Amino acid sequence: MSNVSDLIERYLKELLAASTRGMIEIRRNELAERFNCVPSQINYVLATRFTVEHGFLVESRRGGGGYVRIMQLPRDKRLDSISQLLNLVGREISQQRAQAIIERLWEEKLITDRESRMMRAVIDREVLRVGLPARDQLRALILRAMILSLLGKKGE
Amino acid sequence: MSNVSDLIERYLKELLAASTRGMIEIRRNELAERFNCVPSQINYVLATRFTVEHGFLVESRRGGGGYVRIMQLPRDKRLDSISQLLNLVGREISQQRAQAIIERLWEEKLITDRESRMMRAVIDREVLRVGLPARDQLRALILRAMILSLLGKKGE
DNA sequence: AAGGTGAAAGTCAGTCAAGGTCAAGGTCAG
DNA sequence: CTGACCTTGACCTTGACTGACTTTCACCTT
Repeated sequence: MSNVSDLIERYLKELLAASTRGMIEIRRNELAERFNCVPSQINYVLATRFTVEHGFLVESRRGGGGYVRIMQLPRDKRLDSISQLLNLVGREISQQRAQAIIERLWEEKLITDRESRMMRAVIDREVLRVGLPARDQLRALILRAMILSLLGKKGE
Repeated sequence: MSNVSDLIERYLKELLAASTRGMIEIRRNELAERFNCVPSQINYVLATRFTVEHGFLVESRRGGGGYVRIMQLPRDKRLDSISQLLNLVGREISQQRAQAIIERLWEEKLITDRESRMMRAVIDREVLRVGLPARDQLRALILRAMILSLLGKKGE
């Protein structure tokens, strides 16, 4: 765990944890300077680790006095949260996005460690051995079914 | 007993024995270099001697800063039971037989209620929407992956 | 106002550094 | 001689990181 992206991620999450309203504002160039990296690496970190699937919202503004604002989405009550996640799944979903959703379920304590491991195992492309347009659709069906099962309901 | 694969195997097992947590991390290329072999030979060794049946779990990551992590699974009777079930799954499996296996996992207290519900949800033919020879094979892959995931570690 | 200027942030395709796969061929005990 | 096991390398996928180029905006200047 020693690449720059991970360090930046950790730093931002610490800032967020320390902030009262779950919202921080940074300047991209400053951050880049602090970590001795190019500014666009900040974008990379934001794009890969602070997505909606992960439970974050990122806004920004260019031009003089620009900024990047990162908000942590409120982890609200179970059902809302679950149906929200269900929406994110859609009719097809990539492995990456599925992983992010599972991670979020875990972070919100909606699933256990073991359950998260099981879910991640199932949505793996090595397991879902079918061609590509079909695989993402299949993954969506499966993820959806697993999430629904958390509600104690039968498939869609 | 002096082919390269055996040497690599012995070396890795020594490392594992020396490690405190029964877990080591290596870099594939480095290892290959140390033994003057092509990197893919490492994969061969891992695939043939560090399987779940042998009591190991291997994880890895690609890309810059990648690694291969080898974990030794604690050897208890749960594992025997699990790998036995794993055998029952085979290369393809019907929904009925899959359900029976899940039930057995539950009866043996190897999975929780929720986990069992999740597993049953996923192996449902309504979820696995593909034609019939393929569906049973897919179900086998999925069930297998889920059962295997039960062996994982807490840490991450 | 209109328009220029410079300071932000955004984009995206590309490079590099891993590890993964597979099929073809080699070796060796029986 | 043969089947099981070993070894190899060409090709693939993934993930981190980079930089040239683009877009946007506050603030001047005329």
